[in-house]
Amino acid sequence: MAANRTRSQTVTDDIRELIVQGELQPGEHANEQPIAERLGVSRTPVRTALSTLASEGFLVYHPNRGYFVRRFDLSELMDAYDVRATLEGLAARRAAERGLSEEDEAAIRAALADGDRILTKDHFEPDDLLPYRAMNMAVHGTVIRAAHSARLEQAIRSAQNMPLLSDRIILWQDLPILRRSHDDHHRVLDAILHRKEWRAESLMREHVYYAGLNLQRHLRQYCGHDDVIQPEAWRDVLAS
Amino acid sequence: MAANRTRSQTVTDDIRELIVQGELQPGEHANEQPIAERLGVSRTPVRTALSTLASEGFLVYHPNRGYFVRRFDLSELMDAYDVRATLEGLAARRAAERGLSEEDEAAIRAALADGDRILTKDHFEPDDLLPYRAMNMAVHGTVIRAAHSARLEQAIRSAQNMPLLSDRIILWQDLPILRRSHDDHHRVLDAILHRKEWRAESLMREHVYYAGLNLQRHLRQYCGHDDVIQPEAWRDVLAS
DNA sequence: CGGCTTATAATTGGATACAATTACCCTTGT
DNA sequence: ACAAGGGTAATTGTATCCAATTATAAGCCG
Repeated sequence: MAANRTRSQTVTDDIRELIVQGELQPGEHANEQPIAERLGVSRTPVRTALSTLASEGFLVYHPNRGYFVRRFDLSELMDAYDVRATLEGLAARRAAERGLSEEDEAAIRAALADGDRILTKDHFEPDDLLPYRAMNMAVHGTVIRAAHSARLEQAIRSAQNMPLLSDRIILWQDLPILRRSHDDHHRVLDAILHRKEWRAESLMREHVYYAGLNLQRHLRQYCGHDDVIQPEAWRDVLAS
Repeated sequence: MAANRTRSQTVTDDIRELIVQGELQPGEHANEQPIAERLGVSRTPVRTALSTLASEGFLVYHPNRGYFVRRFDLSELMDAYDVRATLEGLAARRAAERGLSEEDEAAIRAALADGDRILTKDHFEPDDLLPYRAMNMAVHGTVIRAAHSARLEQAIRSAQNMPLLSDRIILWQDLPILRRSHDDHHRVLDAILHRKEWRAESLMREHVYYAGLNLQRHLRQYCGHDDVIQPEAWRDVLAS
């Protein structure tokens, strides 16, 4: 099995990282030559990478002017979470319809136990952030995979694509919110296992939507009156 | 306002048309050189166009081997309709929440009247196909636009991207099915106008899903045992 | 005769060169 | 002082060239 990757694909990952990490800031013009020099390649793979990233939603393309890092405001953030919530709800429904494989069920149960262990502590420390994030991604990723729909997976991924956002966001300042959120995980799994499709769908949908609302509330204090999200807003939310 | 299009964008449209029209058949290898010669350009704009079309879902990319026209089977078709149904349901809900502008309401009412007029006839003739399709696209397009979410629009469009499919499909062989479908349009608009968000969402969702089921049933007779959809299946469904 | 190796052709990936368009700055006129 | 115009620099778009990889087919050995 050839895990064969071409150069421009690694360049794509590199530039995406530059965007997500904020080195290319929202609104900034992605100049091809400097990026090519920085990554030690010619403009050609950079161009195809920029094209790919534009299709992923990280960049916008202006003919004869190039690619610019997309900037988002709060309403677009909630837009994205709304779409994602609906699609993940569909994923939960289809997982409930098909049922979980043994491995998937085991994976989710292990993740839920991890989450329980982390959240029984009195304080949420920075060291808990990575394990919690891994747990969260395991739960959602497994449900999405259990839906057995490549198109649905792709739609969810593209709904999440956003500079500085991606799927690595954890709001860890507020322990009760995390507990409420993790309780949702338990209830979603329960609904899926008992084949309650409608309940699984609506629970998952509200769970993701709720996360979006909390993120919005958190980010609002960093926004100007135009609701454009400033890069520094992510500092205490992102885990590199 | 510069409606400035670059060359590779028109090349993208040309190649997309080749795919949708079936000149590049599903599974076929998109050879860069012949395409470039055929369109009278060099390989460079062709390459960027192929990359774009791959991101739209019309092609799949194999590193060091190039781009291939995606082939679909019936389960993937229903996958796509399922995702699209869910997303259009969300669009209907948001349209109901926000309410329709006067122009949007007028546009939909006009479209509904058109559909009524076409469907009161005893037979559906080929000449009715284009007006009906226009009516259908007007209803769905207006609802989607009324949701005021660029991300949702993009997600719906990408859920529809499929060689030989696109949004130009009308199953016109069966008049009762069309009547039932158009009746859905009336009920969806009614739910939106009366701000019944939940009802608008579920009605639209089932409406689109139902269309997918009918299309699937129609296409099944053209499929081999592997359920791969053959190009000739679209002949009496497509309106160029 | 069939499977494997190897040589050759075809095709893609990437670098470079050039053309076309746009952005920037300086000048100029009112 | 400031708006409009023009010219230069910077940047993108396309073509061409070469390298790297893969597909194809002939040859070889069992």
